[in-house]
Amino acid sequence: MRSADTTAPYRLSTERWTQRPAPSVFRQIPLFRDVDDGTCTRLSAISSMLSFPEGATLCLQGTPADWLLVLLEGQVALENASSSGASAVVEVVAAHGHLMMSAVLSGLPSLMSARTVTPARLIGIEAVSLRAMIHQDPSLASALLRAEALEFGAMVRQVCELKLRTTAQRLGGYLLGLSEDTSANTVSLRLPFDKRLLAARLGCRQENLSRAFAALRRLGVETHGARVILHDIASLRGYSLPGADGADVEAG
Amino acid sequence: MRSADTTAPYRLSTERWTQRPAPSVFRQIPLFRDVDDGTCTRLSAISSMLSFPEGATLCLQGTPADWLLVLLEGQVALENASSSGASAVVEVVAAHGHLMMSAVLSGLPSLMSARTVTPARLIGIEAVSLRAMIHQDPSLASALLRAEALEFGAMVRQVCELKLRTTAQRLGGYLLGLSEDTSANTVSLRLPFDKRLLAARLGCRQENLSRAFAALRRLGVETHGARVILHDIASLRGYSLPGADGADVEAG
DNA sequence: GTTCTATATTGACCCAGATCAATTCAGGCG
DNA sequence: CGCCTGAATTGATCTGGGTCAATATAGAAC
Repeated sequence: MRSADTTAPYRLSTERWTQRPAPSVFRQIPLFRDVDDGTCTRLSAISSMLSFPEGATLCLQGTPADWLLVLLEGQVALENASSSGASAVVEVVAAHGHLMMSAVLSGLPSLMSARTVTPARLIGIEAVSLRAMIHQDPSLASALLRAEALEFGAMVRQVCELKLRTTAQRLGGYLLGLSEDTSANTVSLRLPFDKRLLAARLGCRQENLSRAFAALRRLGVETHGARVILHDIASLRGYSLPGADGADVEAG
Repeated sequence: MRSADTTAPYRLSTERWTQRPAPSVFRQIPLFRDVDDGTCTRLSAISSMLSFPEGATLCLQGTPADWLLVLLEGQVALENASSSGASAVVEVVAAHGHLMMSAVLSGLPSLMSARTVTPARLIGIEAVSLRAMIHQDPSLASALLRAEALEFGAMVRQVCELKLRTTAQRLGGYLLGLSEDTSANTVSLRLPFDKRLLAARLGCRQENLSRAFAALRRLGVETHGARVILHDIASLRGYSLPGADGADVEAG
């Protein structure tokens, strides 16, 4: 039951937001790792806990974002619809990630819709209050500046991949990113979501993703449904990240 | 004489930076439009005026950025080299734009090199001092947060274009962005740089850019070298931005 | 103006990726 | 266990874009 349209699009409404997250919860989130205790308390006061079913639309492209969302559980796809049918999946956010940051901080209408692809539990932080809070809380401002820089870097990396790497290479890079385990040369992992969604995220058709997986087979990539085993990370890395000079990791 | 390698890569060094920009200069820059007078003065104290010839490397990919650069005159290309020869041009910054913001704010090594494609005059703001200044200057923090959000939005838009539009469509969108004049249906403009650089920016080969221009000819796009005339903006928009729902403009 | 050179265009060809259609497969259910 | 349904794979074919090579053109120098 993975069809998005079984569930009517949810719109965030204040009434649903009753429970406030404990201040300590914020400290768990990478975004707020370095903020003060006082900041966490004040954040808590302008936040709410939310739960949504699969297929819920948390923010609609073209509308301003009223909340900065922090994902505690589940996955949310950020997609840009061209209104000519086709839509591009820009990112799939996993637990501990955040959504709608740039729209909240710029105050401009969001470029992307956010749609849950699994049931999701998240914290919503009121945009207006957050923007006001930034003005008197340097530690918060710094945290957000850093987070924005990282998000920007992720987009830059994606632009570069799209401009000069093939689908199979991008898939390889994505799988390597999923493993994160640099020590061993063999890693077993599970795709976090649909291959259809993965194809959209990588910027290709589902059929071509299949062919890309097939192409990676010769590089020690074994697939059984959503289960994937990378038998030769070294050569996969050589193929997917051509001449990535050591410092190919997280950067701004 | 447009070859980058006639000029040996410049490295920023403190000695070259003697003259400080007047505080009022900052107010001219969109980035700092809304900051306080005091902020401008303090910014001036940690900044320097610079000039560089064409082909100078202002920041090298993989190294931390020591300066936030604000471009006053000229153009700077931001490019990501795959070290396997190919390199992607992520953006070409024009006057009043800024460079290296995300690297400065994250403190991480830059993902892109910055190279002047014309002689350039710019303001350099010391990264370390700037980061310190943010902690006690909310108006500065807000300005930077907004600027980062806009940069992020530009990258998101580029990702979407690469994922679902053809080269000719992207070129059309780029030309429409250059004109900015929505009133008339005919606009004459001049390409701000090389077609080679434009091709790299759009993510295609030079040959294909030619073909894209040829394809746009039927849509009223006339070219004489760097001079371009858009005779039918309406239909060009219809072709390039398929179903872009009104709010296709600047967004976060 | 003429010449010269770097740049842009065009053509022929090939590969990556899209599309359409046909199976095959995985996993939930009876 | 076998059935059944949505998902994934595979194949055939077509288009967009890359590559290589041959012109043509624009601008600068003369």
